[in-house]
Amino acid sequence: MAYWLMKSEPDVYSIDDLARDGTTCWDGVRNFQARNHMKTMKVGDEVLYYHSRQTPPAVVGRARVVREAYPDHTQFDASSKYHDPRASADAPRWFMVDIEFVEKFERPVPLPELKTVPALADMVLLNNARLSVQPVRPEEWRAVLDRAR
DNA sequence: GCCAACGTTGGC
DNA sequence: GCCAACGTTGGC
Repeated sequence: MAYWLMKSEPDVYSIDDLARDGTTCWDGVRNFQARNHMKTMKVGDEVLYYHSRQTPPAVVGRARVVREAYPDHTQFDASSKYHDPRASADAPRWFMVDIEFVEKFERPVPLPELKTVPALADMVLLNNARLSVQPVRPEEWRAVLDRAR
């Protein structure tokens, strides 16, 4: 089983939205690296849910992969801001997974705190600020969870 | 709201 | 295939 971190802007889709919905499809990813990470996800993989663009940004909960990569429908929708004219049903360019809500942390772990943890020094989040879907090492996952409780 | 960092596009 | 220009992300 693998571990991941997925970012969302809370005013677009927050952990509370996910808790309410139960499951959601992770549409709108338009970055090749992030897409490729989603293509390698397996059912049961663990996800850290991160809120970006809030003060401070923080890991706020957990989710789990419940459906593996399939074409992101918004790429075919001309009225969507995620529409991609280069994509076709035969040759989709963008994929998404479904995730389900697992837990909202009583104690979110803010970014400034993550930066102080030696075990997290190599975490992708702290070294490639732009990537919205990223792998997490098992020991990093453990270290984050330890601080959320 | 600013702006640095970085990914993508497209001209050559 | 290089790289400048451009657009977007996301911390502050």
